[in-house]
Parts: sequence; structure tokens; C-alpha cells
Amino acid sequence: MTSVKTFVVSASQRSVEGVLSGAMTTATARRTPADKHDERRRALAESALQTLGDLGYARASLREIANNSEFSHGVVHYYFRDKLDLIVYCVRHYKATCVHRYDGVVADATTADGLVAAFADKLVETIVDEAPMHRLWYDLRSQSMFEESLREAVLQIDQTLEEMIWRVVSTYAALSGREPALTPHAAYGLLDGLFQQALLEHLCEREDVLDRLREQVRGLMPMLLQA
Amino acid sequence: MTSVKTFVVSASQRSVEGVLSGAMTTATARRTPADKHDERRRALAESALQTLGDLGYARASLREIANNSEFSHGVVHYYFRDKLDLIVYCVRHYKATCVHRYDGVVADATTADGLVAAFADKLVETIVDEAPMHRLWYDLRSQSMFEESLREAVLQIDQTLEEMIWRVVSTYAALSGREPALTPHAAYGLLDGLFQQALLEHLCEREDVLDRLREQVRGLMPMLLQA
DNA sequence: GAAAAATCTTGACAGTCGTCAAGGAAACGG
DNA sequence: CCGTTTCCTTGACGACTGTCAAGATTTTTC
Repeated sequence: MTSVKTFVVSASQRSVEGVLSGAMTTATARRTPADKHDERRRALAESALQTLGDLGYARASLREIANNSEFSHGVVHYYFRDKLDLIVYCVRHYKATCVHRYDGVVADATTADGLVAAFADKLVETIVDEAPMHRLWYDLRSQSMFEESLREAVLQIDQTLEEMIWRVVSTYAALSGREPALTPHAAYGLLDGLFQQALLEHLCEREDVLDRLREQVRGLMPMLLQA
Repeated sequence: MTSVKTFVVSASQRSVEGVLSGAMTTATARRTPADKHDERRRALAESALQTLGDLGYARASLREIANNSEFSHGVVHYYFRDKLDLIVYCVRHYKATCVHRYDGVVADATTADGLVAAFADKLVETIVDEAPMHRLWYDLRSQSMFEESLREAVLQIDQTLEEMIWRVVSTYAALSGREPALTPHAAYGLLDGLFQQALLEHLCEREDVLDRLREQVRGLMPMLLQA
């Protein structure tokens, strides 16, 4: 009874075997074991993200996560070493889908003002549509101030978010024919502050939060460029 | 056996009886019962804040809080209705002592540049000296995105922090002979974003965090004023 | 189609949690 | 100094937690 549980190598295995299976059959779901293993991990993680976004890190127990999925509570430890392994996998998985959220507004922008408007609208849309995911993100980032085991993943994601924001700001600067007045780090910190503030107020069902955020972003962006 | 537990009225009682006892004796600790009751609440809250700052909201149990105090774990429910009542009292108590942190900076400032420098220094000092308290604050604010019962206190404290920041910004504008370019709300959001970012990095023991924050604040403040 | 491996379910474990009640200890009032 | 009120300790409760192991079930392999 040699258990599999190849947590570490599964990612690399998947890519290799994915190519092989793809060459074998045309479109049929011909899955290698490692592929299936990863697929289950992803399905479990996606279901877990839903529960985590509803309850937060502290209140989301493994049993509750499993109950809201199609699996039983024991299966979590078959695919993940422990709770932290699941959480980190979840948040990394989420990052991968979230980090290109603003690529469209960058690609489609033709004028500086148009970019700012589209960016502000997209931020508002994010708050409305993805509030649970983002409050989870802020929850985990706060937890990482206490739990060292979360820090590596949090810092890594923070870095990619900073780069995401910088793609917007630097494109905005180019379209304006001016130079940015801040570092990527500072630009991210400022915009993240406004976003977090608006998210909290939106969850508190305060009035005019979204319009105010739009206005704040439109007012801030020009300040990020040199005179 | 009519228990006391007058949670609500204790604050108003304290002020009234405080005056009476003050008129009675000069400086002796002549305590009325209600006064002592409030004093115990405060002592317990201060000890709890220490533990909360160490462990965070989720991991700080009432037993742990009591263990780090001079009381036993049962006494918590004598002075507080439940855990939430304790937490909210703690965070409100902390706010009262924290909200005037930058008043000295404002009062002593004679030039605009001097105010910015002193403000930036004070922010850095806060991160170094009060990191546990502030990560607790961010923890609770994140929790309030999930737990509605925390929101009232969080929003109220956020408001006072906004006013605290605005005292700095508006004084800075006056010393510069210019007008602020943002609302108090936006100014607080921006500075809070930078501060939170720096706090996390400081806890991760990253290099040059404090100098970078100082630099960022010095760069940001002029942007908050109209051209 | 049987043997083997992988996958999943179930139930239990050792802790910890918030809460509460019974009763002892101390302070108070007369 | 005694009765009463206030204060605090101790121990217990039910519920919940992450983790794991044994066994049933499914899938794969030859």
C-alpha cells in the first residue's frame, strides 16, 4: 500500500504527461493519474475558495470546506498535507487567475483619460463582483503578519499585484507622454489603500462607495505622474 | 443574589463618581465600587491587548488572554458579556490612546517641510514601537469584512483615524499656503495603504523598509496639495 | 477478470474553544 | 463581629477543530 501523495512533483509531472496524453488522443479526456490528481486538487481548491471567501480564514474549517464540495472531509488530507498546504495552494491558484484582470484595460487603451476611466471602472467592477475573494486576500495578508508560514506566499502575490498595477501606471504614463513620479511599490501601496477602503465600505453597504472610488482614482492617477 | 454586571452604565457612572471621590479626598485611592469595576475592565483589556497583539484575533483564546493576565479565565465573563464584548472594548480603549499620536507633530510644526519630516519620522517610529497593536488593528478590520458584529466599532475607529490624518494634512496645507487636493477620506486611504504595506514588510524583516516609508511619505505629501 | 493500486468514506482521537454554574474568598456595611 | 454583597477560582459542559487510520469502493494494469 504505497501511497502516492506526490505533492511537490505533481506540477511538473502534469505538464509532461499533459503533452503525452494530448498527442495520444485528439480531445478525449484521456487522463494520466498525475493529471487527475492535479485536477482534483484544483477542484477542491476552487470549492475551498468559495467557502473561504464566505467565512474567512479563521472560521472556515476543513469539514465546512469539504461539506460545500462534492467530497468528504477526509479527502482533504489525501490531496493536501494539512490545512496550510490547502490554503496556500488556494491563494496561489486564485492569484493566477486574478493577476491579469487589468490587462484588458491596458491593451485596449488609446488615450490616457480613457485608460484611467476604464481602470477606475474595472476596479469598481472588481469590488462588486469579487468582494468575497478580495476580503479573503486581505484576511490572509493580515494573518501573515502573525503567521510566518503564510508570508512567503503573501509576499509573492503582493509582488505580482504590484507588477499588475505598474503595467497600468506605466502605460498611463506613456500615453500621457510623461514619466511616473513614484516607484511601482509606492503606486501599488496607494491604490491598494483606496481599494481596501472601498471594499470595506462596500461590504458595509455604504452609499456612493463605488462612485467615490471612481472619483478618487481619477483624481489620483494624474498625481502619479511628474509635472 | 443580584449580580451587578452593569456593562452599559458603568462608563457614565464612572465619571460621576469620579468627581465625587475626587472632591472627598485629595489624592488617596478612594474607590467607589463602580470605579473599581471599570478599573478592572481596563486592566483586563490592557492585558488582553498584549495577547491579541501577539497572537491575533483568531488565535487569542480567552484562556490565553487570562493566563497572560493576573486573573483566572473565568473572570473574563464577570467583566465582559462575551469574547466580542471584550474585543470591542479593547479596540476602543486602544483607539483612545492612539488617536492623538500625531498631535504633537502638528502642534510643534513651524514649517511645511518640518511637519512632513516629523510626520514621516513618527510613522516610522510607530511601525517600530507599536507593530503588534497595529497588526491587530488590521486583523480586526479584515475580520469586520466577515463579521458584521465588528463593523460598527471598526468604522467608528476608522473615522477617528481619518480625522487624525486630516489634522496633519490640513495643517500641512496651511503651512504651505495651499489647499488640499483631496478629501480627508482619500488622504487617509492613501497613507494607510503605504503604512500597512510598510508594516507587513517590517514584520517580514525586510531591509530598508523604514527609510523607504519615510521617502514615500515625503514624496506623497506635496501631491496632496493643489498646484 | 483477477491482482494491484489509487481513491474515497467513515469514524475516531486528542485538543481547544466559549460559556457557565457552584462555591470559596474577600470586602463591605451596620 | 456578623450578614451581605461583591469578586474570583475551579471545574465542568457541549461543540468544534485538525489529523489520522482502517476499511470500503473504484480505477487501473496485466
